[in-house]
Amino acid sequence: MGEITIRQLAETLKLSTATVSKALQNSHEISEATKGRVFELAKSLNYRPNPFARGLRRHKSNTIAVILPEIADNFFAQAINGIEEMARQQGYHLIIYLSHDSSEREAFFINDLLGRYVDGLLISVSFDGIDFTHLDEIQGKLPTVFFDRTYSGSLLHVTNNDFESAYQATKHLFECGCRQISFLSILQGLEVGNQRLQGYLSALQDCGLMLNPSLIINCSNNKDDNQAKLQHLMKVIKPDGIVSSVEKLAKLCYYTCNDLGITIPGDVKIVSFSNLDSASLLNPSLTTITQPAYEIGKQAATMLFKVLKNNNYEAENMVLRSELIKRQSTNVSVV
Amino acid sequence: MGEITIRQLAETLKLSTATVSKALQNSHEISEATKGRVFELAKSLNYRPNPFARGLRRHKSNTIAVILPEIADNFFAQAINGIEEMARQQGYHLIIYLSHDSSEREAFFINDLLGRYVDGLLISVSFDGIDFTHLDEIQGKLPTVFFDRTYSGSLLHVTNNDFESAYQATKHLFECGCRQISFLSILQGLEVGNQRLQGYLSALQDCGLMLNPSLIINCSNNKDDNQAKLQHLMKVIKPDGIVSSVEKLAKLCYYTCNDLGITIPGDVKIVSFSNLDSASLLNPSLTTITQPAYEIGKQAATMLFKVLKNNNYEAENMVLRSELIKRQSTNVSVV
DNA sequence: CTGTTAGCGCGTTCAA
DNA sequence: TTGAACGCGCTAACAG
Repeated sequence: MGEITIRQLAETLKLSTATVSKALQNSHEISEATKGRVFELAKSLNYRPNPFARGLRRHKSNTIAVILPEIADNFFAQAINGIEEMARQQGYHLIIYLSHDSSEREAFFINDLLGRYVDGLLISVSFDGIDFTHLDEIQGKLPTVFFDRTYSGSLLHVTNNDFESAYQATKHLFECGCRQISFLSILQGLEVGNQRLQGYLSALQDCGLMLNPSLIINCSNNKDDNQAKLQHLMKVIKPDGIVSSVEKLAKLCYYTCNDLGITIPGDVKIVSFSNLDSASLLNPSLTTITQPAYEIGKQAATMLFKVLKNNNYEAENMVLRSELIKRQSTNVSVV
Repeated sequence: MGEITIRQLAETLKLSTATVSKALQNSHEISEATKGRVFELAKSLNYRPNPFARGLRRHKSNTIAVILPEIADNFFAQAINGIEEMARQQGYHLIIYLSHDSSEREAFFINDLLGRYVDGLLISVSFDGIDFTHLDEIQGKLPTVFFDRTYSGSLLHVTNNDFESAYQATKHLFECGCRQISFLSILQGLEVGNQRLQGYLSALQDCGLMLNPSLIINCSNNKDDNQAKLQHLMKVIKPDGIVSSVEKLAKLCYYTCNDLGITIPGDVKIVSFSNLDSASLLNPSLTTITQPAYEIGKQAATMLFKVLKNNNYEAENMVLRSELIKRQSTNVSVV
């Protein structure tokens, strides 16, 4: 029936509910003999403790929440995979919220979470955030690990070597002969966006290239807006190389180049942060900085479970390495 | 603090907990004046009802579960988007489980769910299932809507016109001049797999083509295995057209053709069921049967909420239409 | 319209 | 080693 309670077990076994409860928790106060009887009956009746009653007593749900900007993005989808894997291993459930890059929604979800429904939170911050008070607030009240998209106030986080990756990508373009290298920026208010931009700037300097501000395109989440900016970039500024800080902007570049009859990598070479698994099937195949998304999710979850277990809140930062995979969009022929 | 209880509200307002509880639920038994006072205080203290206590009383969690084979697949990612949208609108939470196409895991999750933790379930059945008893079981005990991957015993489901789509795709290849059309089959035990196969077979017949059994490739979830089968297909059987019943097999075709120096669409034309949003950027761009994934998720969730609201279990089937988008992989030049 | 009481199922006293 | 009693916070039944 799935409706068996501790009381019922107790009655059929001629024991008190307290004894059964302790036995089920494998308490040392209970004799092996009774434990055996209890376990056996519980198993045979497929007893499942009522999670509400348990939560009410223990203030614990064995559930963690994940707040993501979006899910139809390979990075996040893979990250969830990693998170889910760990959660399952630890016997935790996973509640998912999609902020769609709205910090308003994010704040709404977080308020919800503060209703002590979940034991912990994994979050990749929404992009349009300027006001981080809800994030500041929750960190004090709920164990929270930030991954990929952290913010300046985050204590526990798992990130990438974004500075270095952007640096490498830019340098790679330079080595491929590019001298007018554009940077498609987004996530400007967040650490990850800033790191990538800084990496780009630093590489320009080391390559002895002058910074041309009009080569830095500040994109938003408005597709039409981005498209217009890219059109202008390609038609007027005409860079010979592009570093895209996000997958969807790279796709937009492809479309824009197609429209304008600009060839890749002939006229312009492109590198992008991306976890697209069909990157090598694109026309031309796309040179990517690929993040270890699954691993990031896994490590973030691991960090959270460690905190949940030890109840200690020491700030911790784990940095995983992304990989530059050279393909035809930067004129590197691949096997 | 997020720790305010109804009792505390009652004490400061000199009311009983029952009155406060009713007031918060906007019961008509309570005067507008008191309601006002209660709401005001509740809001100012940011009162949040304890979900455990509430669940314990009401046997309801305002949470639904989603069981999916995988998430790093555009179809499922988009479907979740649709589901999440509805859930949020209805004030429901979303718990996610990934079966990784293992019916064993699926059964484990379902057993978990039977612990009456969630109010309803949306599921897309795992592929390797032969034993559906856990699915039969849960339908009787928990409102369940199946989407895309249903099984023969499912009562409530949202699916596509798979037969027709596969038929159209096959006919499209025929009209492009293909006479040796191969079908990459998977999900054989499920309705969706069967429908697609039948559509293919029916089209062959209507086109006056003889059925050559060696053109039907039964794939599995083992990538190496599939690769070997495709290699054999392309080298020995040499079809001039392929209908792929799943996105990842189409990708594998692309890789295999690249390896073997077989050109698409010159030597072989390809159509695939796929929600890949970069299908048009592939080399060559891929002709797809694209499912309304977001809408499927949304409708499935809607159906579930309707059942939750009305408590009625009449079998219902909703069929949404997929779209055949012709591109270069079947030699159709696109703008 | 408001209050009293009881109990959802569990885990934790404290006493036996 | 076991059991009786209580309370987590909320809501439903019944009084007043």
